[in-house]
Amino acid sequence: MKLTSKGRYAVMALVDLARFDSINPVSLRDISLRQGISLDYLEQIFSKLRKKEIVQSVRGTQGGYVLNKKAREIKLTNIFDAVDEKVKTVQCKKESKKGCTGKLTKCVAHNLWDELEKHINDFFNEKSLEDLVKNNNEKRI
Amino acid sequence: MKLTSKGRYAVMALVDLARFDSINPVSLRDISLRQGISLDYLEQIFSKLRKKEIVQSVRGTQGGYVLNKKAREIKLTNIFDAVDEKVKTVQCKKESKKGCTGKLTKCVAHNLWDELEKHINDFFNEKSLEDLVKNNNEKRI
DNA sequence: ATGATACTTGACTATTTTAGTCAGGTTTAT
DNA sequence: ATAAACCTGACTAAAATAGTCAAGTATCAT
Ligand code: FES
Ligand code: FES
Repeated sequence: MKLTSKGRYAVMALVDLARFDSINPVSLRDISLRQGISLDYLEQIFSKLRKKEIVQSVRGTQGGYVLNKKAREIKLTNIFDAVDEKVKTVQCKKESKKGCTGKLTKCVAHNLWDELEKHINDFFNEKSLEDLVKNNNEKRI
Repeated sequence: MKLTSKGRYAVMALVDLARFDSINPVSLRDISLRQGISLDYLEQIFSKLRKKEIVQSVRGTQGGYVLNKKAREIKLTNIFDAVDEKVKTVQCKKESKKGCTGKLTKCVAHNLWDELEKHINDFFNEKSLEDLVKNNNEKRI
């Protein structure tokens, strides 16, 4: 049960962006350097974030990305959703996967997995980008 | 962020075991048939559960496995721990992993990952095997 | 105008992890 | 004795991850 780099990078990059985008757009190159994330990979990630309207792009020299919503309105859920970092506790989408009784009956632990999934998603629904930036600034003072 | 089959199987198998072990040891073959899990894979899993003293083995004909503790005392944490289903929200064990600033400083989202990890582990610490069996029986009545 | 900066897109690939399989044992009730 | 069942370690196919690479297009500063 682990968080992938894609999800972690997306959050790191957005925290970085939220801290610096007040005046000018922030270039991925800067984020790449500050956060130590591959530029090419960041481009993939931001392409997704843009499609889900979490960020806006500004092309050309001095261009970069800007948040498309208030940091308070961007929840962790939105970020993870945009980059396909889904929480999956079950594996029974395709019919007759091993260990999954299919769609008609549920396996003996099924309720548990549903609860767990909800428990984790609750966390993601609560936290906003604003919370993260604040939390991070506090720690640095 | 997903749960692996190994973790899911371990829980399913133990729920099955907890429901049937009152009289005789339960053979992996039976669990395999009832839960639709590969016998060979179950053997790997139970080998780990035995090493962590969650189950006890009875060899020979009519043998099988029995719980080694009260169902109430077996927490989800113990099960996942035994089969190496760890919750990992960070990736910064080896020094200078990309995106991880190493051991000295923490990345901008680090507190969040720690919180998330705790949040998930809290869930695992609460739930006991007894809870699962009860929950499952209720649903079947 | 023109170069540099930076976004855009899609395909490609190496590595790691997962989810098993397989082969060959050992123990013990009957 | 023999079959049921545990036990062990090695092996492997498939999937997911974490990128890289190549070839653009748009815009600004000068
Ligand atoms: S996880 Fe698939 S049936 Fe329960
Ligand atoms: S996740 Fe590695 S430094 Fe924060």
